[in-house]
Amino acid sequence: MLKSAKRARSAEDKSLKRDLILNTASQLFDDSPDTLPTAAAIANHSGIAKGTVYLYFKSKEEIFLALLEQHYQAWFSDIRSAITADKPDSDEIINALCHYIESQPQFFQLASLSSSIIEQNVDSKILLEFKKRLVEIITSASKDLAQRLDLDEYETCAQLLMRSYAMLLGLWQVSHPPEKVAKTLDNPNLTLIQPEFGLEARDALAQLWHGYVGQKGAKSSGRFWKIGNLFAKTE
Amino acid sequence: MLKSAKRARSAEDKSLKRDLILNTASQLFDDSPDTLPTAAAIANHSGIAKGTVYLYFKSKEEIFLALLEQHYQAWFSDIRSAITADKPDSDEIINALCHYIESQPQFFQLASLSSSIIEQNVDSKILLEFKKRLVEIITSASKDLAQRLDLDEYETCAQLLMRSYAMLLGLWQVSHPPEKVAKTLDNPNLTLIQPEFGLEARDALAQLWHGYVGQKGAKSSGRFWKIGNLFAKTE
Amino acid sequence: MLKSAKRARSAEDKSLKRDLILNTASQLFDDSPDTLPTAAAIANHSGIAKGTVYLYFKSKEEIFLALLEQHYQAWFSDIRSAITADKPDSDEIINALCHYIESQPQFFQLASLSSSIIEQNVDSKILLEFKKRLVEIITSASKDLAQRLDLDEYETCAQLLMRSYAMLLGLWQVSHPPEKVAKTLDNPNLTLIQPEFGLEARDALAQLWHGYVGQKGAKSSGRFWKIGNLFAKTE
Amino acid sequence: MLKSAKRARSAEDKSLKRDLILNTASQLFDDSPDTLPTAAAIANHSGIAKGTVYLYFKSKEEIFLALLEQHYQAWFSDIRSAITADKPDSDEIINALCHYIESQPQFFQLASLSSSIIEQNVDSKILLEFKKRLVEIITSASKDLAQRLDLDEYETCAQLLMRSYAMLLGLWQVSHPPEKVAKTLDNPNLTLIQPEFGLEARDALAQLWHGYVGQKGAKSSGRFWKIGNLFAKTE
DNA sequence: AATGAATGAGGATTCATTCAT
DNA sequence: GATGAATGAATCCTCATTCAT
Repeated sequence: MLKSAKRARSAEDKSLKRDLILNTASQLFDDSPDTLPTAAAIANHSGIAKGTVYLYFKSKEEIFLALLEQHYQAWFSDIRSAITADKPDSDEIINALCHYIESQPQFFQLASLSSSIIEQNVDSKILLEFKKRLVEIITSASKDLAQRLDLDEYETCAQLLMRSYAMLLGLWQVSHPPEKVAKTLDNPNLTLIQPEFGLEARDALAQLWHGYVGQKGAKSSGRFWKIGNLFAKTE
Repeated sequence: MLKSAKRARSAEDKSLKRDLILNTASQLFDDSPDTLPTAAAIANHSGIAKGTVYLYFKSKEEIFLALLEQHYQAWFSDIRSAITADKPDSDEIINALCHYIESQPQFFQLASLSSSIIEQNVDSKILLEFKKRLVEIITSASKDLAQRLDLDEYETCAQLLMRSYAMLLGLWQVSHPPEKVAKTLDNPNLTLIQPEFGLEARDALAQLWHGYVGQKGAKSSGRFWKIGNLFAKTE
Repeated sequence: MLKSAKRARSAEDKSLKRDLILNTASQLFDDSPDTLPTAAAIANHSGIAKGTVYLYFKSKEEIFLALLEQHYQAWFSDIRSAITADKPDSDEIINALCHYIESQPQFFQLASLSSSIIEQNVDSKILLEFKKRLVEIITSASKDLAQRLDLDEYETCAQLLMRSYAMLLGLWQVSHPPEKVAKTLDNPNLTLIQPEFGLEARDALAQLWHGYVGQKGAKSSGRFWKIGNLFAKTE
Repeated sequence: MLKSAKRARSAEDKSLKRDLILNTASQLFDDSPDTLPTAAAIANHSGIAKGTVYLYFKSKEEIFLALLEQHYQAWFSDIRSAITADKPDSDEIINALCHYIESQPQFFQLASLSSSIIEQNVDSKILLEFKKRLVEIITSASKDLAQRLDLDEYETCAQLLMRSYAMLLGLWQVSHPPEKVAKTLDNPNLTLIQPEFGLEARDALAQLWHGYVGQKGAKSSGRFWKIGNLFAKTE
């Protein structure tokens, strides 16, 4: 419960306070990842008044949309790093795709609530802007990938990334039941429908990307495509 | 708002009332697919009392879990039909995978609420049983598929199906924003992150399955694998 | 804080519980007549749960609309008694008009909040029904009056009653400042704009009714119209 | 949304800014006449800061009390003009009483909120001063009227004016339901309790004034009292 | 004088579920 | 079996006002 005594007059101060709210919301959500924390809790744990929260965000859900966007940005940053690394291969990119999600479980926890809860309560205008920014990020990463693969058009790369995201999101939801029932379901018979996310994700992505290259042809260097190997490992 | 005054004495009567509740819940959910209808609404529109609903289901969410299970069963029934058809090929199976989802949008609408809302409020024991039955269904379908592909082990087929499900679930969520914002987001710039589900799903699955065969080798007859063609069409 | 243990199954029981809520609301409003009591307070002091209040009334304001209607009914009941009394004269009717308001200050306290607060938050349909019933009550009283005055048409009587109501409502608001400032304003210089309601009301009504008879002619017996005398008294 | 950056150094500047606030408040209230606009809205639309509003008015309601006072002043100015006109008669005065109210619906919209909302939140001292000034205005007008009627004492004239005000205020509230329900109530059966204000007001005032002259005798010239005629017209 | 960030009290209503009848 | 009256937890956001800058 931090106490930020002075008022945020400057743009920088404001940005700091905004971050304070975001950080508090992030922590509280981590504490109980199945529901969004209440506005009151966020205010209290931030050491500010409830009303103040609404000076920085128009609704509670907007806070978590902002949090989600931070994750998207960080995620794609990692992805682009992997793509534009010195001599990347598909394994490394797939690894980048999975690693951030694993190390920041909050990301997909939020993403899973996104369509059912968060987007419901966010102003359409805000949401539209959010999605436009998302498109840009994805487009940029896709272009990087296209360049790496020596492709003229980036559209199929964008598709590949979106499908990878969809696959990961689906796998996450399949493999992460609500915490309160997680124990009960920790049943060996259920590994099929409740796989260990990290392994399954890598393997599934490898398969998907393998399909991509199979269809797109061998235009790109064989050195890039290591996805077959990865698949082999888990077999 | 039906009025069924008589009591459900026999087992059949009970089953009928249970179905009545399920059907009512189904209709109401179709009417506003972004939230589960209230218990009161379900009771009213069924022509029964609120308390009666709880004689047949322990919680509201259990109703929708049952509904969801019906969908899973119907879906896998279709899938198995496609697999065990006279001379199936991958396109037909992929088509089966997609067709039911498209014709019964309620299915994935529910599935999307499953982890975030439904499973949260269902008794662990019930949920466990539900999931076990699910495993069986998937296993059976997987075995069918393995047999069709002339494989000794069905596990990778089960994985393939699960991954297909995950992919479809992710794509559904990506391509179906909450109704109230759907119009605002009907923006050509957003097609990347809001693709037309039917096309994208078929294409993505083809890719995934292509990857599968690529990795698993050509043990199965070449006639089965038409997925390359399908991909080619949309290219 | 009454405790009504059993459930209201019968219509009579329900009516009793409804009355309980109304009575509690009435008392609480008397305690602080400048604002409507909260729904929580009404529930607590009734010894019932908040939700129960909403089983009997769709909104808080509806409670007070019901209370207001009771007053209208009682008021017009008194008025009609005065009109149809053995040998009524105008003074007695005017007295009836004023007496109830004086003895039940809550009536006009509510009436004064009616247009600004209560009607704002009541469902249009409910409000319409309420007003229709009001029209009927007024019409009936008007017909009584017309009969007493030996008039063929009751419309001008209805008008007279409505104008009497309007006058009384206006005078009430003028003479009853919010409690918290009543003391400060208890100033001899302000008697003009803050007259003693009872006296002023009788006098003003006498004047209005005097104008009525002056315009409508002497069709009715001179014995009825004593309003001149009344006026003379306060002069 | 004007932008007046400079400070209000001189008394004139201050007065100008006060007027700016009043005008903005007036416009905003016209836009949604059932509730007082928020302090934030007034500030924004005035192009000044919220805090600045409170340099000129101690509370939001004080703004509207000031607005109301302006209306009272303008109204009585019109009334006195009518009274002191060359050869006024009662019809003309009654017309003056009604005309301003009709052309400035904001006046009585505010007056109707006065006792229930505005006076509640105004400092007692301010309110007292306000009311004293009101008394003076009314007194002056009353004296004008007494003079015109050749009466020695103005008190009964003051009473007549106050009663006229009360009647008009009551009629206004009766005939002006909250906007959001106005349509629903636009029902021919309700004309009795929802008369057209302008017609009803003139007629009712004529009746009241008729009663006045009936009681006060014919001291004043017959030429003044045309109210009988007016009534006849609408009969 | 002016600003505008911060405050925090304040309140109606919904709805899943239970249990007395 | 059926009912439906009763429960009461749960929570967001607005907005008048203040006061540090």
